[in-house]
Amino acid sequence: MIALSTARAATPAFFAEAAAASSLADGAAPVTLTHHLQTIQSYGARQHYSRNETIFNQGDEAGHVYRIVDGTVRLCRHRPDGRRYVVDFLLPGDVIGFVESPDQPVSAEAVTEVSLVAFPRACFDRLARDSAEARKQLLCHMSESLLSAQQHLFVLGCQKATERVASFLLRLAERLDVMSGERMDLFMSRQDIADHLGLTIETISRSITALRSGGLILIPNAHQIIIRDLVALRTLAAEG
Amino acid sequence: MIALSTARAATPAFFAEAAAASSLADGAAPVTLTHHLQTIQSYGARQHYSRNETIFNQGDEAGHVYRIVDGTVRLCRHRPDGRRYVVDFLLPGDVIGFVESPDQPVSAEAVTEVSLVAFPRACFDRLARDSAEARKQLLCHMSESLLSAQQHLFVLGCQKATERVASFLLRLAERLDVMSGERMDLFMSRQDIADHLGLTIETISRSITALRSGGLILIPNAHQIIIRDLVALRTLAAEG
DNA sequence: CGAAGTCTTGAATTCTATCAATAGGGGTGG
DNA sequence: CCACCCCTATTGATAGAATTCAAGACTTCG
Repeated sequence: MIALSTARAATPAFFAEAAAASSLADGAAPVTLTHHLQTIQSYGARQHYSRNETIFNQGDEAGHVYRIVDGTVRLCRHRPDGRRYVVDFLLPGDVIGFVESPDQPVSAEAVTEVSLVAFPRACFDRLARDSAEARKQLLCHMSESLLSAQQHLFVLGCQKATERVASFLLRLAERLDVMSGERMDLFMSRQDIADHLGLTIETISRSITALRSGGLILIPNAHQIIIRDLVALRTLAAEG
Repeated sequence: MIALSTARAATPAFFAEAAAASSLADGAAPVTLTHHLQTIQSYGARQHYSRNETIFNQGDEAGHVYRIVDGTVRLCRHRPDGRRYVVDFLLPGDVIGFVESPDQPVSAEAVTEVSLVAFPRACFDRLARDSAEARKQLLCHMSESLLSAQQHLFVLGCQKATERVASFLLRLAERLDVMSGERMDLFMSRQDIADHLGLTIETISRSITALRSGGLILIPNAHQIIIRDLVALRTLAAEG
């Protein structure tokens, strides 16, 4: 029942939007869902959460749409038996809960200090109702999410431990706009990464060590990495 | 960048839509994307494909939206090194390629004999532009796809081989509306299932054997199964 | 009826998880 | 400001699960 396709062209713009708050000035079309949300900025309530605080729980009524201003959020599914799956990490500029829905299908938790803007569902719906452009961006955004999920399905379905870690680091670097050779912060814990990649914390640790030993990355400290050999890393990840 | 939520209420209707061609008569609201497509049925071209025939390839221009009338389709990503990932299987009533996109992010291949209706992208877009209701259904449909993908991420990320197979069988039974005790056709090959669940063909075979040995299912033949102990199967799948 | 392809089953190998212990880092309180 | 403690990460050894390699059985189709 899946079926999809994607607005690939929208990807770069979406990734870049966190930085381009002023937007619209720099050439191409970085108009995204986030920009449309800014037109209703005044209706949004600024909220702050501290580390590991819950923003909303799976099953909660989905009364708001959130735009992350600062910090990192993890979306996860918790299970009765304690198992947890981290669906994705969200970064500044990302939007959560953008679909008509009676309740939240996942929980959202602050990985770091987080500040975000919460828009009442009604405002969001009104925006979508009144603006064809906003609607289009909403569809693009959902396509992005779907493509992203499918890409990750491939990672979980086909790749080995070290390949998964390589894919994870590459995607994170892309989203954070961190260049090869620059330090990249890993705000999430090894456990978070493990639950996102379907591995254990020990395997994550060993994979990272293996990448370091192979000279693909540098590790100034446990929560920063530097991509040293981008080509080799990409070959490993081999995103087909 | 994920973020999502879902129109859970839309699920049953969507699953049921394949059967409810006349629809709209039976009480609740089985109005879905498919029904809206039927309003532009006359613009669609009926097409037929035989087993293993390609409907479109990854990277092809996305010029059409397809509604499956009969048969089973697999969406997959092929990789240079031969690895393949089956994103999902599509059944009668399902819609493919419903998002603004320059090209197809996955390939679509006929698992069985397939007949479908192909709508020009422009017709589909016009429908979405002119009908608020159709737009809403489109969003619900995408939400469904996204939730489905996320559910599957959980399966690949957290579950063991036998649990994955149990989840797969349960979801298939639900979608095909096959009751416990009834025969269910498995149109796809073990290899298809393996590539969908991130396992090997041998492991699929062993898992199915294990489920049979445990009395959870019966296997009249290699391409049919009967769910014998629904509760135990659900416990195994443990979809949290 | 025979052949090709698919599925099942078995044995050995490989990868990851699990169990266990140590090391490192950050925060708190003295 | 430093020492201590707790939490997190790393590393090692072992066990377990799935893959791989290999062979045989069953279907299906010509």
